[in-house]
Amino acid sequence: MTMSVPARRRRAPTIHDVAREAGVSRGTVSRFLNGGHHVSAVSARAVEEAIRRTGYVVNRHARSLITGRSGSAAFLLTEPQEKFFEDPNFNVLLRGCTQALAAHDIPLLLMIAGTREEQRRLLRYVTSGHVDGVLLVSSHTGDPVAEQLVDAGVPVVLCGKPMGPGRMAHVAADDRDGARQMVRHLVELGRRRIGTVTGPPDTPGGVERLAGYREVLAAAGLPADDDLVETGDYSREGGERAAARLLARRPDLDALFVASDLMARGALAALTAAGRRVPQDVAVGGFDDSAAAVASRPELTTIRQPWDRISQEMVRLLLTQLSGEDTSAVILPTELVRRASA
Amino acid sequence: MTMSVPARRRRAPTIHDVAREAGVSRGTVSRFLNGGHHVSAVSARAVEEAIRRTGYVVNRHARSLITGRSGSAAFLLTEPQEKFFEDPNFNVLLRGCTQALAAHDIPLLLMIAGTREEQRRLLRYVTSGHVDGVLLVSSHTGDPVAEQLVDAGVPVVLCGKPMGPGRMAHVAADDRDGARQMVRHLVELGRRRIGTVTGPPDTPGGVERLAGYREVLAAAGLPADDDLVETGDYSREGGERAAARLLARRPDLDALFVASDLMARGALAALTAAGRRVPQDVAVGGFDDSAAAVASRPELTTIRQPWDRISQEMVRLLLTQLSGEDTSAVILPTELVRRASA
DNA sequence: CTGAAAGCGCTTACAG
DNA sequence: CTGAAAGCGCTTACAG
Repeated sequence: MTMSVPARRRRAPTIHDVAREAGVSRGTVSRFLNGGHHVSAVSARAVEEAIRRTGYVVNRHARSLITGRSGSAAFLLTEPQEKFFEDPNFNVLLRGCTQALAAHDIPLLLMIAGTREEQRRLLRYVTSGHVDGVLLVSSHTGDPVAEQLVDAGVPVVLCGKPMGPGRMAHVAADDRDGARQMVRHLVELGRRRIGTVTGPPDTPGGVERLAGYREVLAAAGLPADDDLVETGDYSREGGERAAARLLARRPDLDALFVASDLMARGALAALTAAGRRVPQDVAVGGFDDSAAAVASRPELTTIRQPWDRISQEMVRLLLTQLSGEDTSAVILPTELVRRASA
Repeated sequence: MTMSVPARRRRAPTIHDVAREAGVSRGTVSRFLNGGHHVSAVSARAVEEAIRRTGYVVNRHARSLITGRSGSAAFLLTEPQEKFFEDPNFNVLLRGCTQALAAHDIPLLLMIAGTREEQRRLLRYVTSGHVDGVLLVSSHTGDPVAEQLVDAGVPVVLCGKPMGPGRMAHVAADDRDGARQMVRHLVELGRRRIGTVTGPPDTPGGVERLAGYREVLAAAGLPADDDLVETGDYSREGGERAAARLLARRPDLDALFVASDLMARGALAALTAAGRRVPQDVAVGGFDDSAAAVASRPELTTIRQPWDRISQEMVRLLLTQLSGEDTSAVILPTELVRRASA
């Protein structure tokens, strides 16, 4: 079936071949390649032709050696791989970042470094110049990797608010206000005994969403007893267990604010198992507006995180840093999405 | 909190600095770096010291420019991202390959190219030398990307048997024999009306596992009517729908061989919804022995794919190709794992 | 075992 | 606008 011998790469054409073919100098070819400034229309056309005829592709190693740039960026996850696979938000974020960078012709490498050993390798890899910058995603912050990268002079943009000291470039949704919107909605529904399943206390989402919940209850003059609060781990199972504990302690609950859609699905299972109807007996609000929200039965009322804009802003901040400027932070608004569960 | 000004990268130390510091030539330093052959113990020690003192790290762009090697490999997925996230097998495979390559100090880049546009970019990226070889995963074969990479002279190893013509290096589990083992098991359980949910007909698993099923039924003298066969798409939902159709058509089914664990979980849901008990009324066998198998209720009897060995072999074949040798294929045995569902 | 030298393919001031 | 030239940091025969 194979018609021709596969074209084993012989000597690949270089800029020199193109120059000879086009009848110009290598300098001119290079200038054409790098934006075409100071190249006459005639030369440009000749070079263009020559590139096509020779099948020339730039040797990125040679280019990188001079420019000190690799021309690519990393999407780094400093969590165990499972996390990544389970959470639908990562999916959306990764796709968004890939597309935003593609518009600048910068490929995005996905790197996962959950273990210490992987993180050591990663650091070596990045600092040895394979990548110009890093988009870092990890829910648990105070992440040592972030610090180490920044210390090594690598441009880094975080997804989510950093919890440690020091200012790091980051993009995040307004967690606290999102929580406020949701709990306010539950209150307006007439609910009075509103529990919450939070994220881990060492994550910004865990802290901020709980704070927003408390603010609204206080403002509404509703009880915010500690036994209305349970901690989850952003996993579906964790949400189910947390909701079950809550329900055992407070069978009189009439609403539940769950700090992620995935956990909310778990909570739904716990409620169903306990014979509660949603939303009639217990109204349930999630957070994220991820794929999990619409896959759920009933569909989840939730808080939309603007993932598209988050990824766009992350890329923008990274590019800014690459061009040598200092960057700061961007906080994006969240929005209540009403569906069936509350 | 920050004690010192972050060490902004000034001029990084080069091999030249190390040579001067160690009192040897750059050639000697380079030889030390590349295996230490033809370097006296004394020189070696001096270089070692100098490297530590200067904090030297090799500039990989310069090295790559000469060797023509990037020193890294890609784990490429030519499917929509969702696929990747849903299927627990990918997770295991990715981790296995990463570790096997790490032992050779080769970082693995995860690249996802589901759309045509992404595949174009990818091809440019890989052929421009960013990566020395590709581990390619895609269930639907006859994948044009694989052919294109091979044509461009890029070392490629496939996971799974290629369906197209031409010989491509690949590693796969023995799908057909796995199916035989499972169906034989169902027959030995005394089941006589055994249905199957297959994978897509354009995937090797879809074809081979169905073939194994048919072989055993024929050998056992059992009916293998077409109405006992439904096609799934390897997703949980697909499995659920397929099983429901099967059940509607053949309410007398007493066993079901489902070509993936994920689909088997869907099938379980369909059976439960139809009021069937598993395994009493209908015995269910899966395929993969993925995380889904033990997460399921009841736990799935299934066919174990040796993912660890598969990833090890994929890496071995890739390294072989990188060293210039031709490679062929490796087929690994599968194994029946008995749990509760059959 | 080791140094001097050539060269990998490209970019970028520097003169014109 | 354009060419000649220097140089990025490394590896690798080639002589010794």
